[in-house]
Amino acid sequence: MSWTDERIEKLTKMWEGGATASQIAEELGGVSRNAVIGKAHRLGLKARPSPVKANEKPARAAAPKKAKTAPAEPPAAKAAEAAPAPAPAPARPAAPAPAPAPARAAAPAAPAAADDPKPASDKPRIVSVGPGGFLRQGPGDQQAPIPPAPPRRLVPAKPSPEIADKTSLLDLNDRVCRWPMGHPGEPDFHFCGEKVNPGFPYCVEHCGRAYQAQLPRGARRPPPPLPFGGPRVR
DNA sequence: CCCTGATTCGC
DNA sequence: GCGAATCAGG
Repeated sequence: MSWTDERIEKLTKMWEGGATASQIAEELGGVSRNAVIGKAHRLGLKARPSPVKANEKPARAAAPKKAKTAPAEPPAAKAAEAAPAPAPAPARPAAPAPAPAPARAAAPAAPAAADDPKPASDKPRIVSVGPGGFLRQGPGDQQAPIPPAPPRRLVPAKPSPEIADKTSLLDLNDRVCRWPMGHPGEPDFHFCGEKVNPGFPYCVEHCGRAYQAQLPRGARRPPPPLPFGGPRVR
């Protein structure tokens, strides 16, 4: 796959919209997560809360990497160039937060917004945890511009718009929900595609459909005979 | 383990 | 320019 203008545009929008590299890669198809990250950096759009970047080290924070073909330079050279380095190190560049749109939201009762000069690390706060581990956010924490462009016109995409963005048989892997949506043979048949509930072939929601609680002994119906041909559809 | 993004470096 | 391999933090 090559980086066409369309693909680059999609990458850019999704990246800026906060989608993860994996999501972008999956959406684009034909590219790996690494490819997306590499491309994103080459495009110059980076800066994103990185799990590994929190640390503030002046230089190669570690991992000089192995020089496969050539042995690493002698440390002496490093020392030499390191010494004269002034390294101004101003206390705080004051990095003004990107300050996303003023958020027209009047945000009444915005909790704890008053006294804390450092309001949240721009990461949505978790308010509670739902069954299966999905995370609920506070109403005020919704990042509005995540998928900023549903009003898409012009749909020259090869797959029919009906099944665009749907998880097809080829998209199935160990990480996405295999719950069928619709019926095979139908034009828009696809799979759920949500992230699976770890350890199951389905997402949390569809695990609920697939694995139902047993009724008490007395209330149980005698199991219907399963002659042959496998389980029938519901 | 899973996930994340960052970086390097051979191609 | 590209992206696999690798690293490192959560």
